[in-house]
Amino acid sequence: MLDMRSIGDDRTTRAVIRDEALRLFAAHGPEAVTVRQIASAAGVSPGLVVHHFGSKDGLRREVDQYVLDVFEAMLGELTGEGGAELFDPGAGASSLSEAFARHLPDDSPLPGYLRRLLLSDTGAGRLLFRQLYDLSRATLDGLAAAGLAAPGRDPEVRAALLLANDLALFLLRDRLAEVLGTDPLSADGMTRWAPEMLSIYAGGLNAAPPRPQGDNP
Amino acid sequence: MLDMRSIGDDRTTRAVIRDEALRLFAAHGPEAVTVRQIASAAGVSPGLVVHHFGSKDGLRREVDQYVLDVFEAMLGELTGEGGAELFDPGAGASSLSEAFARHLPDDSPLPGYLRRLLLSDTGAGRLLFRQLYDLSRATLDGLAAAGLAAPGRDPEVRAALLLANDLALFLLRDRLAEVLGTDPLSADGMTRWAPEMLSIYAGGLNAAPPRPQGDNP
DNA sequence: ACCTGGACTGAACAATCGTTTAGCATGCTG
DNA sequence: CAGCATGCTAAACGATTGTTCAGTCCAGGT
Repeated sequence: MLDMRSIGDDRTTRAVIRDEALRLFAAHGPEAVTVRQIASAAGVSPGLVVHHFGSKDGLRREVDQYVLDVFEAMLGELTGEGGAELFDPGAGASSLSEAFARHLPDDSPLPGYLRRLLLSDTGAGRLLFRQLYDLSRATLDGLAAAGLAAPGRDPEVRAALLLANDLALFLLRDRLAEVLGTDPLSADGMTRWAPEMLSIYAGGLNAAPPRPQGDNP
Repeated sequence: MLDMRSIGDDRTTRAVIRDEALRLFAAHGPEAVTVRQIASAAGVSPGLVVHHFGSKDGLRREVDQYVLDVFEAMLGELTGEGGAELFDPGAGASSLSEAFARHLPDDSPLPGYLRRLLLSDTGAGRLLFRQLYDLSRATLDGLAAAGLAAPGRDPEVRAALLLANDLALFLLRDRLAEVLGTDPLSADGMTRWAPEMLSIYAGGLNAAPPRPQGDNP
């Protein structure tokens, strides 16, 4: 059989379809994307999409699961590094969003897809948020045990609040980039964003700004 | 002509169609809602929808504008009250989201529509976010002038951050309600949420929790 | 009383949707 | 070599989409 795929691409045709669907779903939403668009983007016939995934909804469910798997793998890698990175507000990674964005190429459709998933009112979205919430609670516990943060009067709410603040950066990324002129999840954006966030978390809105390197006290 | 509308409803048929479209768009997204569904919900024929609004997209644009107008009116009312409510973190309204939710009935489709609008990558969404950002900057200026908050090292970013945190409550409302067991925008939810938020803004993550009424110091 | 114009319907339009089917080519297995 | 499963396409299916059209109804102006 002649290989339909261009040389240097070792993905199966099935994987190509899934990846193109992922990209299109992330960009326009699953409901706005047609089977024919996916097939065309993958360079195959519409019938083959259904042949491989049963139906458009079957494809959507498989893409959901795929994204969840990739995300879980990244999460495991992150917490597996000793977890120190997530526990220390002074470390390089100051937020889940940043750590996540930093582990992905700039043009990855995954952030967009995750954004949709988180707000989509589906089982996959609920599961994802629940996992993130559990991680947020564990992180807050870790910070509290290390004396780096108080658990607050209502730790459940505090963990949810920290998670929501973190995800806001993720969900509103495009809008924030518009008004700030910088993508807050890029390397440049983070050097602006992180200090402000850490300053508030360290001492609230009235705290004196942390001195830049070499500043006077 | 016999009045098509049920007694006690003084809206024009055109307004009924717009309202039903608003409700359905907010619930399922404009792309997932058909003209026939809107017409059926409004108790009219599909042709009449097009007759009044030119096209489905014309209807969507008009609903966008309508929501923007309603929102702007509420915003004007809010800042018109002297603005004190928004400037004082200790006052009743501790966030834009809360003030907004409190001015609407519980079953209002407006929050859902605004959520979609903010993330929709349309002109209306961009305009809305820009207005909110301007308000956030003005509020931060006011707080700084009153000595209630420092403008931070990068006031633009700080205002964006405060806005994003505020909107996160709005965007993730359903997800937060799931994990917390309480709608964070309800009256009950706010009594849990606001103190945590204010505590962080007042003194950071390490601050001692503000004493509840009658507590020992 | 006549006319005009707008609200409104029911039926139909072409286009596009997700999906099905028949069939071709290929590679593996007995 | 025959047989069969698999990857895949081209064409067509019925359903549904947004939209159009012809025509009915009724209020208001002259």
